[in-house]
Amino acid sequence: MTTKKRVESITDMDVDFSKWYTDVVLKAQLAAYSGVRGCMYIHPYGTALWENIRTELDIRFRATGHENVMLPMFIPESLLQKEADHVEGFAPEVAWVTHGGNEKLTERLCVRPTSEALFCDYYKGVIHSYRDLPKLYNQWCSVVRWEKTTRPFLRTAEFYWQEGHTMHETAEDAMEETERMLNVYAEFCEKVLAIPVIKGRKTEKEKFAGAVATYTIEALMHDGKALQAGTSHYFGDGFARAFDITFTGRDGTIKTPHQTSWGMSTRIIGGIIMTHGDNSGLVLPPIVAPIQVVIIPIAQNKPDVMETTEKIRERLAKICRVILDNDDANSPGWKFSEYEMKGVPLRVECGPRDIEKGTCVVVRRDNGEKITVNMDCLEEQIPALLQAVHEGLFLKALKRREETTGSAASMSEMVSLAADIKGGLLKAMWCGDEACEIKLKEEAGVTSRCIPFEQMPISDVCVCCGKPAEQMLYWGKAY
RNA sequence: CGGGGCGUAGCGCAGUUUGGUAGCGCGCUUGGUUCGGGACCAAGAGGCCGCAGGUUCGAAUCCUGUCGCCCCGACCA
Repeated sequence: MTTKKRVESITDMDVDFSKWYTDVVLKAQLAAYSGVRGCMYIHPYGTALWENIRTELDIRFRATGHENVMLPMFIPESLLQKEADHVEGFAPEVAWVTHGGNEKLTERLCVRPTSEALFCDYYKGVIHSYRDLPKLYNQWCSVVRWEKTTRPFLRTAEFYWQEGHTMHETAEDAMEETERMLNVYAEFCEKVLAIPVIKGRKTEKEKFAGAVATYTIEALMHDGKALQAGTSHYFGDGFARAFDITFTGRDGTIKTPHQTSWGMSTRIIGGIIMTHGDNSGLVLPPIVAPIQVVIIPIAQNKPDVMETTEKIRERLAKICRVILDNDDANSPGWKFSEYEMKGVPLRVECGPRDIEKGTCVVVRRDNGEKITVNMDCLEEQIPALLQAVHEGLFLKALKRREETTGSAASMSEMVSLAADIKGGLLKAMWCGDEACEIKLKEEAGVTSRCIPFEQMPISDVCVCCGKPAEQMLYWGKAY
């Protein structure tokens, strides 16, 4: 008598969403905890996912005229302090380097939490004339923020990202850039990651430290919380003045350039997990999935099965990222679960029965559908099915967001709707007064997510104070 | 920063109340049989019980200190 082997399972997301999330990160082999609090070891699979995201974004950055640069990871304290709001916003979560070897530094160095100060210092030296503008630079790097509470990908002490920093001749140009990059992010999320997003502006309270205006794309997660998936900031000339950056204009007078910055981080991986994942694990959008198709041979002791699956692999390798798992240490059933956990969009099964009929079985990760495909049609069918998975994921996520978005006309309605943890986003009118924003946080536990570009007024008075209101905001609980 | 939980084999845990020299499951290695939803048999390797002190003939177990991790809050662009 033997005890049945216990399946290594993932906590059900309805039982404990946080545990589910952590299980997926660890068991899908994305990342592991390191010995340093809040810092991760990112496995090859997680790294490959980030690299694919990075490649897709980089293509879009270059297509809009941007160039990559690399700036130092250390910021002298005096440099960080040049812009008051900025330093005030970041000081509490900065890591400091105080020694070089055994010697104490004369000025301590901040490990970059973001690189506005460095870019400004850099731009000061390279911008002299209107002919030098615009400067459209981007940097891929990691930054450090000493967060008190950390979670893999969502909030880590060290995280990887890109930060675009641009300088423009006029405020209009800079505003245009801010919007352009927000649109790049939104298009990327929807077309590449299959994550529907809401574009809008942050309130004064929620905006970036030092910015004139912060724009955001907000996505809804499986547990009803919102995630800021990307941001784009308009700085005006505040930083440029603080750092004394000037150029000679077309009319020969000294002018100050206008600036933007925009970023997307490994946090988006958390967004992918919480948008598409299910109780069997990760579900990856096909365009960035490190493995798009896994081929699993059935009955590996049969030479014709091994030959056929290898031939399928060779054919598919020309059109997608494919692997053949012919490791005979694991059963087919084990492999099914394994690759479901890792979120591989398509699985191709091929065994003796298929070979007899000249077919194979393709299984979709997004909905579990099994499709019998003629062996000769793989080159047409696989790309079409990858596309179908992408669309399926996007529509499912969009439907869920629409079904869980509510609107509140009164404070009591706001409180009761917000109390439902699965409630998703809430639409409500706002007068523009920060006091109302604070009150909504205190009484309903929600923060303003964004002032959407697409306005749909639901009344003409503020949900909180009852005074006239023109703006409709999305409210919710946020990551 | 407040509340809670946990550090024993790679992972998950038992053993701690009542001190006696470490065990289970999974995984791993080797050989064989299997293979259409986490297969099975056999043999094997693997641990200064988080760290530092103390009590004791003897400490995973008792005492003191310390470090770290996880969860929930608060905080956070």
